[in-house]
Amino acid sequence: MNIFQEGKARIKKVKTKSGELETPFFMPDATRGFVKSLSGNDLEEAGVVPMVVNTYHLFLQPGMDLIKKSGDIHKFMNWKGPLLSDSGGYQVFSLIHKNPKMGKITDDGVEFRSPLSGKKHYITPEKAIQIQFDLGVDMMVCLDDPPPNSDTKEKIEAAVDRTLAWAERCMMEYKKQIKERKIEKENRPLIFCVIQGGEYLDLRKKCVDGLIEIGLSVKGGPVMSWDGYGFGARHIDSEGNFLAEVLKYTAGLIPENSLRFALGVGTPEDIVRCVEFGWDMFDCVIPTREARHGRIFLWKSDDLKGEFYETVNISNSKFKDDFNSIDEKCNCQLCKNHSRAYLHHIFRSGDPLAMRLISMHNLKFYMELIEKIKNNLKMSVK
RNA sequence: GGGUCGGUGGCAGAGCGGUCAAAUGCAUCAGACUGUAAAUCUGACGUCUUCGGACUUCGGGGGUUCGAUUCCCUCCCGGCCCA
Repeated sequence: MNIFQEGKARIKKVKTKSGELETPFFMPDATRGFVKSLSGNDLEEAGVVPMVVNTYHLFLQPGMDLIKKSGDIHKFMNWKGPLLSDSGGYQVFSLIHKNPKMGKITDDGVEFRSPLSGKKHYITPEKAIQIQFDLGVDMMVCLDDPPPNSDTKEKIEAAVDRTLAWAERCMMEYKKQIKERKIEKENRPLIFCVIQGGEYLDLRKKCVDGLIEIGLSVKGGPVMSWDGYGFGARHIDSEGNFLAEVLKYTAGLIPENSLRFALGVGTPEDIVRCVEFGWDMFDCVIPTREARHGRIFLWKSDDLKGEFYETVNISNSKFKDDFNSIDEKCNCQLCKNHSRAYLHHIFRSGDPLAMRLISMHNLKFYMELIEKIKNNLKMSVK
């Protein structure tokens, strides 16, 4: 009676310099070095352990000089748990894809204008890796070329080729940095490559094959291959449908002993499905962004089948005089202390407290989701 | 008492002869959000509708005009100034 009986779901230990993790795990997005509206204590209270920060955002603001001055990103944020930095490729590329005037992509690297200052910057695969070493994160990601899924197959294949070329340069730079910085084996950050290929299975395969080859061919240093492989580009089509087939197929191509990171996934049901396909790691803005927009995640049933959860928008007028708890069974600050009517009032008054309380609740929901997934997995092992 | 400016949709506030059911903002009612340019964005917001339109509106009443929220008269109400 568990949902992972037939799948490739797994529990796997992951050692990082900031502690051991167990897959599957979910990382909230602390893009700019903080999860919007939440303090470190809030995050701990919600059960958060690892988080994702973004190279691109931190590089632009507050800038690497400042972060280095503070020590590293852990010290700057005062977060002891493992941190993964995303390369920023996704951000720079979506910036340029939305407005070509914002930058230029060449085989060497990406030139872009800071949307904050208008200042020009230039990032190469090597530089992306150097910055991530400077950040002092536990897990880092190669600079990749993520085209929109709507691009032609030719363009997506070109992006695969560039992603491969850049992955090789990233791996070489990674090994160089380990050596130069004299980083010991147990302290080295894990390195992830990214798989592109859009909705095309053959391109996904080409990309994974190429990445495996790169992992084996770049010599030197303590690591023989990639620690993990990320699923790049959006994992939903233009209609918002989950690309289950592509996710399933791609997971199957990744070596068993490597981590599988489904970047940007996703809704609770998408995470469950991805775990079933063999994906180990997730990050997504949904629980926090939607919290700031008033949406609350609520459990409907304990198993993870069918519609096991629902969402509610606290701004809806039907909650105006609903004095019930948000969720009777939940022991987060919000559910323990406040009624729907009160939260509705805070939210409608526009106070950030509402965003904070809902963000904490939603993150706790996501953490519970992971726990439930693990319980299911452990049951299936028995 | 005299003068003067004004009364527009839930509120604020444009419009000053036709393209006005009436800009814009707020409020209201929904929806979206997936490696965070997102405390953001989209839609609805007089009534009815077979979604093509139809009907009643811009303080009240009366005029001018083919046609008035827009011009004139009058009444009511409010602000300011002078007595």
